Amino acid sequence: MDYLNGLNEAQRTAVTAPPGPVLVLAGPGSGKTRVLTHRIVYLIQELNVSPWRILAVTFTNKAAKEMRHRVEQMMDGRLRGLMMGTFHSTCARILRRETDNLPYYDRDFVIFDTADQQQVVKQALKDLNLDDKKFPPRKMLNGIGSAKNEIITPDEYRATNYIATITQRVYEQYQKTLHANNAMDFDDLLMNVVLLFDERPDVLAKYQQQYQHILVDEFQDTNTAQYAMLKRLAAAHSNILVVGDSDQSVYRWRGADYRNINRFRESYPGAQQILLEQNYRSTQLILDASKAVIQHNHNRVHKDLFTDREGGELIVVREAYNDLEEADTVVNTIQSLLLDGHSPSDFAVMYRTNAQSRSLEEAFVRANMPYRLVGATQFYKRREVKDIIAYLRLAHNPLDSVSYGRIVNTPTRGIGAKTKENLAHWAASQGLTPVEAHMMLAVDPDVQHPFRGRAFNALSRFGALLDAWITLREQISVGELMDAILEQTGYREYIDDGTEEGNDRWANVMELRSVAAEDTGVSLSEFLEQVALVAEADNVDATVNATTLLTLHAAKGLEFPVVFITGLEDGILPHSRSFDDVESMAEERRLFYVGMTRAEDQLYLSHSFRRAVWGEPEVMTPSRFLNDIPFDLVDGVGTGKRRERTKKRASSWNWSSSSHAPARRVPPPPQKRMPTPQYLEETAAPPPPLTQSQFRTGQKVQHAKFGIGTVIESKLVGSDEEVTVAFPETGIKRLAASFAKLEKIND
DNA sequence: GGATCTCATGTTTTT
DNA sequence: CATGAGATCC
Repeated sequence: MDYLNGLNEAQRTAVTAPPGPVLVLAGPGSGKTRVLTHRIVYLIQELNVSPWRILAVTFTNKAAKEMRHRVEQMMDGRLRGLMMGTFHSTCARILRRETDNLPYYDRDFVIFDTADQQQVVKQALKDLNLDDKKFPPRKMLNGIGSAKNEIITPDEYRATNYIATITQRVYEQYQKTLHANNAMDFDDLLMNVVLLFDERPDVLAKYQQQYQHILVDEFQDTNTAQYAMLKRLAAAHSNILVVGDSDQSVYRWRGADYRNINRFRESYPGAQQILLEQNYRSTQLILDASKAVIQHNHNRVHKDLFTDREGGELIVVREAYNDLEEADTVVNTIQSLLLDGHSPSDFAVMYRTNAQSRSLEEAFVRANMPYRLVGATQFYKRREVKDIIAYLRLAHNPLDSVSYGRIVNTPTRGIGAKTKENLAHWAASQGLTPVEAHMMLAVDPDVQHPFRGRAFNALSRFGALLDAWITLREQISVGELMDAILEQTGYREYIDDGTEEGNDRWANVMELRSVAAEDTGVSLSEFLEQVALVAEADNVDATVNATTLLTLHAAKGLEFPVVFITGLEDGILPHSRSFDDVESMAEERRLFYVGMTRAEDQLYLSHSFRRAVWGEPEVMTPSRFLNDIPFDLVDGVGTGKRRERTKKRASSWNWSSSSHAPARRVPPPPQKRMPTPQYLEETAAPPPPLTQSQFRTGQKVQHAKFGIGTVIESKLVGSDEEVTVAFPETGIKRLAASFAKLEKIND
């Protein structure tokens, strides 16, 4: 049988497990995608299950697409109705179909992203007369989001402290606003499905009947709401197979809880449990190193990963002077590996935070090397793209006040703050929405209104445009509607000002236009939904022959022959926000583990001696995780030795001729004056405040005790100068210039 | 009404 | 350092 081809025993057991609850614990690279695809084929071919009776939930749209593709290949495409997608897209589809059974929503509801949510919270705070300084929208949204993840409605929200009482009020108002906008946020998609199922047993029964078999990928990253949804759907038949690995759980901050794996065991005591331990991706050496790292986490299900790929290249650990040098080292390494016959797409460079991509990008550009950046300033978050989507959204759902607020005067068309406010007032007094008010001014010559002259012209002109688009949206394609909007608003003239940036922005608009052109049959509603639910990792285009730059989070589920993980420093990986919480720290470790286990053949780890986290560069400590990799698996020297070498290099750093010399602004920027300490005022003649530092970065200096060293940085503090010097023997010292008696040395 | 500037503010990861 | 809000100027 086709579906058993090339499977090992554990995989076969999983694929052919009898219907019922199945828990597959799958280590990295153990072929879980294979299990899922073969299982689907098995269900269809062997158990005669109709494709439309299967629901498969994946973590990204890309994973869903790939899986569908593989299944199609194995089955010659008899797949009509197979439901495959992310939790969010699955929920959106169910809700879209059930709008008749939903209070507050109709078929045209839109999905609000994080930025939209921010706007809604701000509005809610305003409505409640609350100060957004005292109650930061971000914090409020956190509270609201966690409530929704736990399926707690505003009514059920129990406040246990003062902030929470505020959060409760904001949450309530926030939901009202969303309802008025015919909009849901990401968390609503999940919560509303569960609420619907609970309120309408008949609706639930319908879906239980339809989805006789449920498969879930990346189960360790489900949250309470997602698990609740699965449980309800599976309640009738318990035909649910979940695949997960608690060691790869990295979305706790988003409400994911790997303990759902334990809950699954409790919910289905008879569940068959299958352990996939054979790894088909990495060398034994990479596996051993990864295992050594993850072993430091407690309360794990022990897995004994093994592979046929004995031995393997040693892991290379390097320290760079700073992030620039680190990036250059990565690029240089890639260049030399290219000479050995590698192709650019064999490599991936990973990092903890998006901000770190910058120096890497620059290094690739300098070296003229192809790269592809996943995420960062994501395409759909760009201003111009959001503008155009806002126009489309408003045409689709005129109740969307966030989109309205975004584009009512973008490009500027003479509707300023004052006019906007007047219109809102008038609209409210007439019982109209702002969009309706605009349209009324445009189409009804007899309407009574308080506007005159310029304001009236601007308002009604915009009303005429809105009216036209709303009519057009049913008649023409998304692309054509976009063309009409672009032309009638003069968007190009507005955004493309002839500068390079303007060019780029217009190019992004055109990119969006081509997305709309790709699938012509797509309705406006479908288009907007697709656009709202794209994931970071969805944009990893494997067809381009370029090196991939991505965050560790975005790397989950991917694999590459050669992997670089950069920024292995305490404060970066593990991230500084994780230090005071054991669980967060454990998650940072898992993140590192995920990164390491992406590598097939070679793994390069690097950290920088100095890094500017924000503003001024600081001396960094190598990541604690590096110490957990057994010595004999590493090429090169241990952490201590490495640091010593860097110190030496720091002191002999060739500042003047190196392109890496930090740009020194001339004249030096004005320094903040620190309040003069009391004891200084008592001395007779305080030295005149310094206006310029005496020591430059790179300057060689002589110290009485420490010998010769190199200035790393120097800043003015009060009336003194604080000089940081690297001494080859002693290390880094921070010295006050007035005490240290440093002598400048010319070499 | 709109553009431009300054200042402050706060930064993980993303459906 | 990058974005956003508020003030100021045109």
